[in-house]
Amino acid sequence: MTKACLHALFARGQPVAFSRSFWPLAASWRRGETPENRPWIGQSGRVMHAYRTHNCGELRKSDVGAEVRLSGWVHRVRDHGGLLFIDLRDHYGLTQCVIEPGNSEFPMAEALRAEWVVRVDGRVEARSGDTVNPNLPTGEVEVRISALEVLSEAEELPLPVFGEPDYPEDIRLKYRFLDLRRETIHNNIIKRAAIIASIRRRMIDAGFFEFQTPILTASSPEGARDFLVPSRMHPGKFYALPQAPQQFKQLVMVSGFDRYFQIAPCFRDEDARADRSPGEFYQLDIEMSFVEQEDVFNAVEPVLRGLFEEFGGGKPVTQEFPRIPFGEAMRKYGTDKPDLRNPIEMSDVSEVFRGSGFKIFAGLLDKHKGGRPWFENAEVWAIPAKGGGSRAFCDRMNSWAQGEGQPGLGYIFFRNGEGAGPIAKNLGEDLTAKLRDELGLADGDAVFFVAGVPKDFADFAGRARTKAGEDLELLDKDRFEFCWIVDFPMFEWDEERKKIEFSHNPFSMPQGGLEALETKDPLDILAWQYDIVCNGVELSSGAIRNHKPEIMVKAFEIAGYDRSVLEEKFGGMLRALTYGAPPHGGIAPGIDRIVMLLCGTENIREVTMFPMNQQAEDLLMGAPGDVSPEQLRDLHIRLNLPKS
RNA sequence: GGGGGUGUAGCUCAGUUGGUUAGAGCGCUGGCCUGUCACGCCAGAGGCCGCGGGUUCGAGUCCCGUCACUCCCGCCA
Repeated sequence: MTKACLHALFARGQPVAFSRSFWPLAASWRRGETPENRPWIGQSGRVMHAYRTHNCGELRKSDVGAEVRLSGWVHRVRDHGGLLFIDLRDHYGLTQCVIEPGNSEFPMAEALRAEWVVRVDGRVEARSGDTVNPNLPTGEVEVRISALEVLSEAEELPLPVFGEPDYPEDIRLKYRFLDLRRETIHNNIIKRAAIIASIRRRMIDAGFFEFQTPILTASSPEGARDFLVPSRMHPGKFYALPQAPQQFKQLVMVSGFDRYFQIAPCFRDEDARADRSPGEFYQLDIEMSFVEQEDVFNAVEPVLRGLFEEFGGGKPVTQEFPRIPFGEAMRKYGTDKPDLRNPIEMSDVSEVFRGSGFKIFAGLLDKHKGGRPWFENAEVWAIPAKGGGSRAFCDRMNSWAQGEGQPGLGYIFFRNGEGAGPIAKNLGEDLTAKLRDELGLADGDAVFFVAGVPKDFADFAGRARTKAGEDLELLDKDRFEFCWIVDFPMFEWDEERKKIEFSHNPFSMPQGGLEALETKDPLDILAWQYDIVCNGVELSSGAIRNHKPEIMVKAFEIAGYDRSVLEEKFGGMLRALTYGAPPHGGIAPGIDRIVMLLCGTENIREVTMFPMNQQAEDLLMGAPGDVSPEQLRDLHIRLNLPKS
């Protein structure tokens, strides 16, 4: 790319790709660099910058003959005795520099070690045909070193930057600044930044305003454990870090701002998982006024679809997110976060088995009947597995099920035009054929069965579906399959405390409003509550909120909370609803999980710059740490540590 | 709080049935090498086998305990 060409691109305001492969993402997203803030480019009698005239991903054949200055890290040294190569690396790329023994700087070049920071001056030279490196954007040229300055030395590395093997987490975290120089995670972090920038752009373009909400706020009685911050001015009282800006965003709507979003930090003092940082994470927090569920869907769906099309590496993205009621999701997929890349759908085949010759299932169906479907009545579900029609596969599934603590996994597999296996034998030819036809199966396929009361086996059935789909390689991994899960129940039975509880957010609006609360069985009431699921990952949860105080009072009453509790715990929210609250609703997609899906990683630490370890310790900064007695005295705190 | 996995050189790992002086690759140190790009070749240094206890003539290896990291369950409105 010539300088004239660069100028032309800058003038049109286009981003310029300086390099394409070493830090490909970093380079292609580079923006805003203009000739004005790079005064040494393209001018005669050029000003020589203290550190660089070009970055390490920038030089091309068209630069041959130029005297340039580069600064960066020594990525790799190849010493041939009579000839020495230095791969110089920075954020933008890699440039090969070369020096020969006659040069007065050669002794210094020989002393260089990996990750030293150096400045190199030299002339850009073309590489001869057979020495061109087609794997590097700068591979047609090299810099013939004329001067060399060590800007910073590095001790022997606890963690090499060159190469991409796995390293222990504790070392990676303790030396995160080295880890972050490595190509894959460096690109992930840059991609995260670009994703967040794109989200902001899309939200602002759609008419949303980004507002900040407090970090020091009040402890919330619902949900997770709070992080507490002691108050110096109010002895014995505590702030809490927000678990989410839930109440604030509703207050923003009551305050008349109409459309809010925020890349919001959320704090929850709960244990970590691979996909869940301990302590803190980010949500794309969204709230809108004068909307119904459909309006929220219409606002959010294009943002996510666009985002995944922009950053998903060309993998197909669901064009219209299907809406699946919670109850249907549980029956078809055994989970409220189905991976729709798995084509297997389960179905209720109880009627085939009722009174049949397969006495185990027939007996179960006979024993548990006449009660509440799902909670009390027995059913038999079929999990059709195309291509699973071998005894070996069916036995493998069966022993897997036993490993899951199940008695086993019944099956029929089809071959030579008939069903095989013990169930088929007992069921008889006609019913087996009926099953095969109803489920659309043929020779070479299998079907697995789970039986009992659905509320007890649905989760296991779902895992069996996942296992069958993955083992038979029925999933197309190279796509993003989205769906909405809708119509969640408003309440659920809390088996431990033997009482009715909110099943999601207590601020959600029940479908049917006050009338439903007053007339229906609470466990039958649905909420305007929804999730977005992508490839089996729950990306976000949202709701149309309850904006009427009398409905809120009634809903809390059903969950066993007196009006006084509501007033004590959510006084501010309740007060806000009594002075003209607009109907409103929103959602809060998890940023970290979106980035994980788009980076194709299972571990959240691969998309987080400075994560804590599983014990919620920051090994680089040493958090949590001790504080001085003076600090504690200021806060009116005396430690009462556990013994041992 | 509970369960699983891992822990041997700076790093990644091997180490057989309990048996002599614990090995390899990368890195490091020194030497050789003018076209490499995971450069190559030669030599060398480097070990509390996580820690503590036990069994045994003998433990990296078996047993018990403990610590660290990690994955999962609980938890995460």
